Amino acid sequence: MKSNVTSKNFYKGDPKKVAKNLLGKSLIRKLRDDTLEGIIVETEAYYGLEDPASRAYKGLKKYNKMMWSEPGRIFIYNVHNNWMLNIVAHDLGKIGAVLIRAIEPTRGIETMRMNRPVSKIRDLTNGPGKLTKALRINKKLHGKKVTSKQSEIFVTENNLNFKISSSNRIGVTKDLDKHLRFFIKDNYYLSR
DNA sequence: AGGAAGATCTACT
DNA sequence: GTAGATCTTCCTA
Repeated sequence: MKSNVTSKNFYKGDPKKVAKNLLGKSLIRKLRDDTLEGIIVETEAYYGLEDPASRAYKGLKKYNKMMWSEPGRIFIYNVHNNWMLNIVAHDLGKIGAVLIRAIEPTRGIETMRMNRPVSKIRDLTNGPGKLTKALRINKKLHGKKVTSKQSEIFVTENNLNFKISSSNRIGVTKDLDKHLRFFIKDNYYLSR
């Protein structure tokens, strides 16, 4: 199995394209004495000033300025007491990010369950706020790169076969008229 | 000080 | 499946 870490180049380009390409990749969270890992099964693309659902819609602010920064960095914000995990992705000079909405846990499941006690394994990481809690992700990771194995959090390649489906984004009050949510068809750990 | 937020949980039909 | 209450963080006034 391939396990090369994703390159910065991987995150350069249209957020929509990057969102699709992130499916099936592994998200790895290094803790002090534990490694948590899962396969990305659901993502959403967000743009800049032209996207009313985007954190960048209202222009440059302190909390959203990461969306203007270097592709491959982590962009984290809080909503309703949940941390949202995004990876900055855009063409040079543009604005954008990909939200990780769900993962399929593959390693460190016992620790995840301690971080986020649930009765059903399915509920462990099948939502953006759920997976951040299970992986102990919070604002401290804001701005970190996912393109280095030295990082506390990074993304690696995989050789997996699957079908991609798409839909409108979830929970967004003003969505754009296109499909910007992508997910692995029929995966058990989708958020819905 | 006030309010909004890309969600989650619970309690139902 | 859907509806309503509720959580905290961080912005904006």
